[in-house]
Amino acid sequence: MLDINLLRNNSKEIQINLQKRGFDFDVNTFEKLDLKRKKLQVDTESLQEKSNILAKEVAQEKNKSTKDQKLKDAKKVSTDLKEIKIKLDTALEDLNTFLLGLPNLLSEDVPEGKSEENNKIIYEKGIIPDFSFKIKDHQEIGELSNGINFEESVTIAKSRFVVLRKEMAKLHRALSQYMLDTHVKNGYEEIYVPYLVNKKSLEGTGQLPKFEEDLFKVSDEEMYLIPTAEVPVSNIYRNKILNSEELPISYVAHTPCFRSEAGSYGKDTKGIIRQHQFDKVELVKFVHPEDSEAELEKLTKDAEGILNNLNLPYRKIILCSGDTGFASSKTFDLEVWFPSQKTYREISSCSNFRDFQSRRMKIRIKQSKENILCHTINGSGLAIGRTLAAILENNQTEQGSVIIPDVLVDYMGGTKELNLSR
RNA sequence: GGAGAGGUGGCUGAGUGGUUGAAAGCGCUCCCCUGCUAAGGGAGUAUGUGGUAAUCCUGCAUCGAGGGUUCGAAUCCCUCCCUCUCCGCCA
Repeated sequence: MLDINLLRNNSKEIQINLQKRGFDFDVNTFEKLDLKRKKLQVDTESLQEKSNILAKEVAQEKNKSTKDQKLKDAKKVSTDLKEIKIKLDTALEDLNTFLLGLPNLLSEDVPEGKSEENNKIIYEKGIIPDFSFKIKDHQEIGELSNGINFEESVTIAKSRFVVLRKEMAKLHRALSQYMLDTHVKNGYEEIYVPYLVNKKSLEGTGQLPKFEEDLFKVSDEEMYLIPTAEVPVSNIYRNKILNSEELPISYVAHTPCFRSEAGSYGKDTKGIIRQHQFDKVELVKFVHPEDSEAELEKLTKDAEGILNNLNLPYRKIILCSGDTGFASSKTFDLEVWFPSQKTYREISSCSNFRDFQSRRMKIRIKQSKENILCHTINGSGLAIGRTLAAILENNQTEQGSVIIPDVLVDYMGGTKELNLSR
């Protein structure tokens, strides 16, 4: 959510900023809604004041006939108040709905562009493997030893789910353990959170009310499966006031993520790149506004560290205005090389939300004069399934084996190479 | 799931219809005093949102959440959520 005072006083600049996303901020509608709200609010409150005064006078009045008169007046005011309150509630709700639909303002340094084609590469790292044999994609490699199985998952659930077996299940586990351990060493606190969340939490981080179709809802309960750990972890401090000495607060959580992937029919149908359920290790920070830019760089570096240590070739990009997510002011994506696709694919998305989420969640920092909103930052460190797939593809050998990255060998019980021929 | 008891400010805790946004204590901040320390005295100390561009000033709201009764609700009624105790069930 954006600062309403900014909307009132700098509507033109906001319109220009949001235009870069391709979002049309309708100043006229906003001003109408706000004006309506203002009139009703002022009227309601002055009527309420009148009612409060009368109520006190009724209590103190000794004279019977004046008391009766005041009681009569008070009753009238009370009835009027009820009516106008209903109108005010509607006006407030309309305004709020409008505000919740506005995306975050973009940082100055976000490059302009319409779609992902205009994202800017910051740098590429690692060596793209040069295979002298016909390579397999990760699904084919996984199926060599029935380590990745899609038939069973369809039986159990439906498409876009997967069953991992034996060494693949173990590698999957090893990755999450390794990532968690590494981030904890880098100063993040490990945290375990609910995988089902309420509406308010999703509204807090920005998934609701706009993107309900991307979520899995648990019927009967007003609960949703989390699309990312960002939701439960960020909402830990909803409605809380933090002390500035305890900042920055850094958390790392490993959770499954559930996404309906509405509108992505036909995309990435092969392999485990796009699933309804996938695991992710997520980094979340609560920081002082002054530090958020630097903290985003740090968090991105921490995510990159995993790719470096796994020796996976990747690149860092900054998303252009049209591709930056609804709640984000600036996003770096880390993309890992997929030899079978001869392209880089997103494996981490690191964003600075500035005060957009904390305004929705009401997360403040205690200050001597006036409390201020904190800034939130998060990013994947990393998506487990895609990391697994990238290792399989980049580390495959002609013999049909996969070399385990050094840092994972201990986590794999000493195994240095997966021999997958049956 | 059944029976009972509760949810009040940073914390403890009073308050069962009318200057109670809320006593008291603790904590915290500032000041005074005491040559250090300990103790003592005084003042202050919630959040949100309006009227304002803003200090000041001031209105309104908030005693788990949402409704209702009433001129007036922390206090009465209803629904929901949560916590605790006992029983049942379960990993």
